[in-house]
Amino acid sequence: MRDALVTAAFQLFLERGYEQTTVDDIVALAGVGRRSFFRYFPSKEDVVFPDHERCLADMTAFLAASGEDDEPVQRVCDAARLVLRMYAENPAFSVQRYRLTKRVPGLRAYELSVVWRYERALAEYLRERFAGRRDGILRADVIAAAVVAAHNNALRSWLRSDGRDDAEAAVDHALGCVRSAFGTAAPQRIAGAAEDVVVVVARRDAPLWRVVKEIESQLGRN
Amino acid sequence: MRDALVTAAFQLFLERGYEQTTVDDIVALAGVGRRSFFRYFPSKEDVVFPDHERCLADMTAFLAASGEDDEPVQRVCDAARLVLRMYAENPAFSVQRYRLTKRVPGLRAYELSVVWRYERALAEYLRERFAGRRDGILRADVIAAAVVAAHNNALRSWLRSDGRDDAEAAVDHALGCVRSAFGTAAPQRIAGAAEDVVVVVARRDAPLWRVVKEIESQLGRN
DNA sequence: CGCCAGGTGTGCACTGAGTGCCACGAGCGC
DNA sequence: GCGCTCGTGGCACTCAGTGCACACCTGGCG
Repeated sequence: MRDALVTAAFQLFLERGYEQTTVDDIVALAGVGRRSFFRYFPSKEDVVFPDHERCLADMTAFLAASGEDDEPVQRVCDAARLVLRMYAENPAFSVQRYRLTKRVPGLRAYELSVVWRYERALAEYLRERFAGRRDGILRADVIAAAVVAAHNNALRSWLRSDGRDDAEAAVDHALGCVRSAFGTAAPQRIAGAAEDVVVVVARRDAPLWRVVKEIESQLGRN
Repeated sequence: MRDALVTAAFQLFLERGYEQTTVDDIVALAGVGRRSFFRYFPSKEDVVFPDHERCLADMTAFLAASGEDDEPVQRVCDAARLVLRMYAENPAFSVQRYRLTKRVPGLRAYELSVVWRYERALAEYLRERFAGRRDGILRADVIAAAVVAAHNNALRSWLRSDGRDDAEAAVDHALGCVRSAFGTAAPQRIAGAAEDVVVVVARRDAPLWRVVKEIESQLGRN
């Protein structure tokens, strides 16, 4: 029944547009009563995102199952990958939906509220893990937002490629950028840093003299 | 007329709730015709955010007026401060609205779409400034998201304090955290960095020997 | 003065989403 | 058979939002 409604809805959305399709049209095509539609989907928008509720529950469970020794930023990155995997399960459907949400402002707004719930789940997890740290709550919110933005950036470029690109690789790369900015290497130092600072990132196996020379030049002491 | 509608609307929203107030109630209290309400506000939600459209235009203009030599991250942080200033212009109103949006899911969703437009404005500006850089688009989106998250974090804690805290200081601090993670000092280095790295943040006026010693210990070479 | 043009406010009827309520029918235990 | 529940459908209702037409007012022009 749910599936029948989703199928009928997308068929109509694609052939005549979202706003030009009424709920009556959908239930007529699916051959069910109008009242049943709202039994399965609390609103017309929900039929466009039929699996996000489940995915959100999966993510919450995944984060709740974390151990104390997990690296938090790594963990939220893995959690974000769950969403990507849901999209990748059904590339054709995801691409269609992407084109739909891009065109219809109402659906964009609805998608934002869905994404916001993912972001809050990540942020809540990080807030607990960062409890007691200086600026723990702030860092949790910022990292959650950055992870979501990076994930969405990679996801959308994959969707624009009609599902041809390698989604996993793109997300790995995007999340790698975030992790290198917020990873465990330097959180205590970065928090609250003054403006007049120099940031140096060095490989642990780099020659020491090379690192020192780089720092000298960055500090303007040469 | 606009002001009369906003005043009447908030009076009713506060005394009986947003969803329990119909547009007919508002126009009856304001003493105007129902049709006029929708002339000034395209939807019922818009009356809750009467000044965001103007603020968004201000931000866009501010970013468009940037020079080539402005530091982009600094610039978007300053742009975000425009929003804070709008809230701070009317602390009592902002606090009331905050309590309203926190309770009503529909208003939260609407606020998200407003925030999203700010974020897109920042991201578009950064995309242009980062054009050609490696991962320029990705970095633009992530930084915009981080700036917005930091700003909102500070803004909300100010709103929760009923406007008593120092909003400017809180936002400065929050944005400082973001800038120290994404500032100009190390973007090329951080992008795509491997996991096995050490990040050192040093004040430009710190003694050189002190910095080198810190790095030695971080690299595990002592 | 008469007339006209444009903007602003209003009334009315209509569409369509979403809800509450009740009725019907199919399964199932007693 | 009789309850019973549960999934479903139908009906009427509220309310947001829109299109249309009309009234009013204001200012310019002959």
